[in-house]
Amino acid sequence: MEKENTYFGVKEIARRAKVSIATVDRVLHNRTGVSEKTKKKINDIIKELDYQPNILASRLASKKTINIAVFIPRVSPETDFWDAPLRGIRRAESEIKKYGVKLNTFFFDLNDKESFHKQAKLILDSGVNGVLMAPSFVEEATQFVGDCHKIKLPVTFIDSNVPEQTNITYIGPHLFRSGYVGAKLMTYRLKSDRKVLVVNISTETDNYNYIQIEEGFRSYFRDHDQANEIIRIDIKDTDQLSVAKHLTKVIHQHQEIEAIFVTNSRVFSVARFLQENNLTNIALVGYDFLKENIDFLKSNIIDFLICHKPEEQGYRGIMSLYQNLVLGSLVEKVHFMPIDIITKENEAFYQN
Amino acid sequence: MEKENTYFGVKEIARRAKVSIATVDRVLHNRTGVSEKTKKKINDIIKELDYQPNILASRLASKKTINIAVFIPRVSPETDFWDAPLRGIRRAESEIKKYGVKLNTFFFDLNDKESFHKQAKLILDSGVNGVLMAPSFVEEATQFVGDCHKIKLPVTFIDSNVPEQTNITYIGPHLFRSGYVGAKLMTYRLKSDRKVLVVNISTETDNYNYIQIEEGFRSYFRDHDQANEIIRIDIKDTDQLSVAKHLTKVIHQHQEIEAIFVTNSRVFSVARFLQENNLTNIALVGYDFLKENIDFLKSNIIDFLICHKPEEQGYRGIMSLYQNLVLGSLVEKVHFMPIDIITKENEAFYQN
DNA sequence: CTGAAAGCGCTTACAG
DNA sequence: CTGAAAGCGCTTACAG
Repeated sequence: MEKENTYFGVKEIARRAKVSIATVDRVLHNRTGVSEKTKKKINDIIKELDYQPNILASRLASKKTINIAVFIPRVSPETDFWDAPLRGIRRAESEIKKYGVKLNTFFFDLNDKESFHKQAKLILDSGVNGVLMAPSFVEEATQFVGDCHKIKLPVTFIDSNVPEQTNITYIGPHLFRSGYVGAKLMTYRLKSDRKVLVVNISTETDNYNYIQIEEGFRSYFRDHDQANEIIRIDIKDTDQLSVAKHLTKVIHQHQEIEAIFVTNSRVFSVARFLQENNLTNIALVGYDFLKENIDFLKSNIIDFLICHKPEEQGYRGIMSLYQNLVLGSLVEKVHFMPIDIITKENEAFYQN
Repeated sequence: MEKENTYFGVKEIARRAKVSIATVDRVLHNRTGVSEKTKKKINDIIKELDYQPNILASRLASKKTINIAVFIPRVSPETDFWDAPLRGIRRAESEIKKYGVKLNTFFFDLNDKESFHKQAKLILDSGVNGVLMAPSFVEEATQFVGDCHKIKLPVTFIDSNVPEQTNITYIGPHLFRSGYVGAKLMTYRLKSDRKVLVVNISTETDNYNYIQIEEGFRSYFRDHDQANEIIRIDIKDTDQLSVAKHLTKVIHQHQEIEAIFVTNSRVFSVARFLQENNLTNIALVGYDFLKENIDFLKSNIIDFLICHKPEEQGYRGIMSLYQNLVLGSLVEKVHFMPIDIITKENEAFYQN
């Protein structure tokens, strides 16, 4: 039951180099104030012994805090989707703050790219040790990750991914598959000669999520030889009035629309429109476990909600950065979340 | 940059209870030799302060080793598939043995259920703190996991999963999807009026893997309205002679067989048969990055190999148990590995 | 039944 | 440029 003592620590290095462990520590951390000669001697011994620091001891002794930047959208009055990841983030924080981990939140406004830029700059100057972020603006996020990479700042994405990013960890849904599932759900209420409407409500309509989700959605129809025509509209102004206006128009143009798929959590505005206009015969599928969405699910306006455990994404995101930073342990490149299907029948038991 | 000292440790508990930290430690670990009175007093304070132990410090101070049982098939002369997970396991071991983690290997024989039983018993009596295993024998594994659960032994599965097991972690492929991918690859060389043969070479033909893989495989054909007839054979004796005999018979019966899918790494014996009988026009898809398989891939007998990074499965399996045991950190219930596609063209660059 | 002291492998002031 | 000493929050003999 005894620990084998085949491992050499700073003590042994110090003994061999005939210096104190403080000097060994200085060399280990590239601190100044060590003569080139002793530095070389110590480095040689470090190599010879293949010294591996004990990170547990290091963390315990260190007074330094590990700072993680949390870089996600601010909860807006329109949708409180981002509440859930934040809850998970806070839960992780409370579990690991005793190990000296501190979170700094940097919120940006989904309707304002400039706010993203500003916060990104703040993060780069803040001296944090890692970043948990939602790459809502693809181009901007890509550039930011590049900047982080230059100063060796590990980055973890949640909620959505960005194509061809190396050196990051992604925790979120397989977006394409998620859209595929959406289409599958859609077909439960779809007749073969009717049209399907894909609605994309977002300031950032070219967002990678939405493109991936829509491709998955369309792909299902192709794979299963569903001949339904798929129409799509982008709604850049996310307020209810704008949504109503766009929907009125498209439904007028295409009388045969029998089902609507909304690519994000704003499905409730479509639901509201359908309710107000008594268009309750149209099937509706969308995203996320928001209170408003659940209400429409209960009143049969929304047929299905898809959800990717946003709270757990936040929790895992922080934990994964913590493990990476503190324990130097394996970095998982991609962790796909489940694609959960929520209906009126099972919503009461859903775990975010 | 300073650590906030809002956390109470054993010292504070001892101060409040007016005892020494040794006594606090005794209570914390339910050790004997503490009067009921002081025990109660200390426990009350622990509750009041909502004391959370610092696991980093605990590990550092402890002389106790964490023992993990590695319960996987022995590498057989027939196939060295299990070499790869073992390599990953050893790599993980060398990374974490400095933190007092020790691995005990318990190999069983894939052709001998009794050997599984024997080793399972040994593990349960060995006092290990966690188990990494391959549930090759479904029923036996299920029972073993039940026994582990009783003594609160965490278990992680690699390579294949077992249905309806709670309280375990699974690290391996999405078997159904893997079969689906296999079918997709198959179709590249398949004409619509020909037959497909599914070959299952294993002592344990009712193994959950194979059933799932085959279901995924068949599912692809259904989803894509491929009308090809799918024939299947089980080969329980895994030697080359037996394989040749079975294949001769089935190919004689069904002249139109144009493609063969082997549900595990033993695809090389089918390849050997095809080569020896000059049946090289038959497409062949199977599993795993074994030297023999790669040779047949190079000589165009095997068209595709599917691989699920077995080495990484072993590595991750150990690391996940370590994190669970040492750090009490999040237990991930399922981690799906990638379904890698290996061809003659890319095999040289494959990372197991 | 209880406590004082040493120690795990590091880091951090502080002194020189 | 270098070292002695205290300390991180625990665990472990050992002594009484």
